[in-house]
Amino acid sequence: MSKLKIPSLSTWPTTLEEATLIQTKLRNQVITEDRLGDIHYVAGVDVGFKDNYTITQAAVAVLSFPDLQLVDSAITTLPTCFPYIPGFLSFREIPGILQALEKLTITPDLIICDGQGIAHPRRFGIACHLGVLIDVPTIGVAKSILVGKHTELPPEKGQWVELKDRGEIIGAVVRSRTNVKPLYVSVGHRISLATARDYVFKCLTKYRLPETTRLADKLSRVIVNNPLFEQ
DNA sequence: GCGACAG
DNA sequence: ATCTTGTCGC
Repeated sequence: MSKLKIPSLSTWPTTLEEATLIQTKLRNQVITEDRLGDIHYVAGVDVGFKDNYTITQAAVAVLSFPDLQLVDSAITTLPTCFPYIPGFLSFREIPGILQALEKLTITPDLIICDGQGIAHPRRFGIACHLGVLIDVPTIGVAKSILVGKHTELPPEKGQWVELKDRGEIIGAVVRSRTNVKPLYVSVGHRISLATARDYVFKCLTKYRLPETTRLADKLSRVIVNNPLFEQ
């Protein structure tokens, strides 16, 4: 087993009121400065759904860094416990992600999440929530915007511009491939925006998405039985 | 009140 | 997120 300390979710919100309280309380624990050590393993996490969204399948892919080779992975299945509501994605996806992380053998030094970090209406997207819960550096990499605006982004791979909201720089709009829709990178926990951007670029190969999320996404779609004795 | 709205 | 085949372009 890995050295990750996975908290028990005996209590999980049911209403938006409870969820909002949790977000506004935990947002103060987010660290937006670099508090990471050497990065040897980077993980990607993602979730998919089955049976008309009633079943959540979460997956984690751990890659060696910087060579980006798959060295560990985990898939888990569980009942979906929260609806998708913009601004509250973490309450739908984190239970499964934690369950998948528990099954890892290798401890990731950095986790890249599918969704926003600080680039959130209350500055507490899924990457922040996961990072604070397990106290691991996290980065949010989303495929579309939740909040914020930005100037035009040049079409060449490597270009980026700031994502701003209410006078704050909340993330970076990144061109991960020439002539392809950009990625929205934001701080999750224990990392600065510049460093987060840096790691996202280092995790890119020839596709729009970082290898971490590509592999996690692939695993979240794998068809598996759900033998209870394995979870 | 009218849109916008991660996955 | 998910439903879905071939097809256009680098």
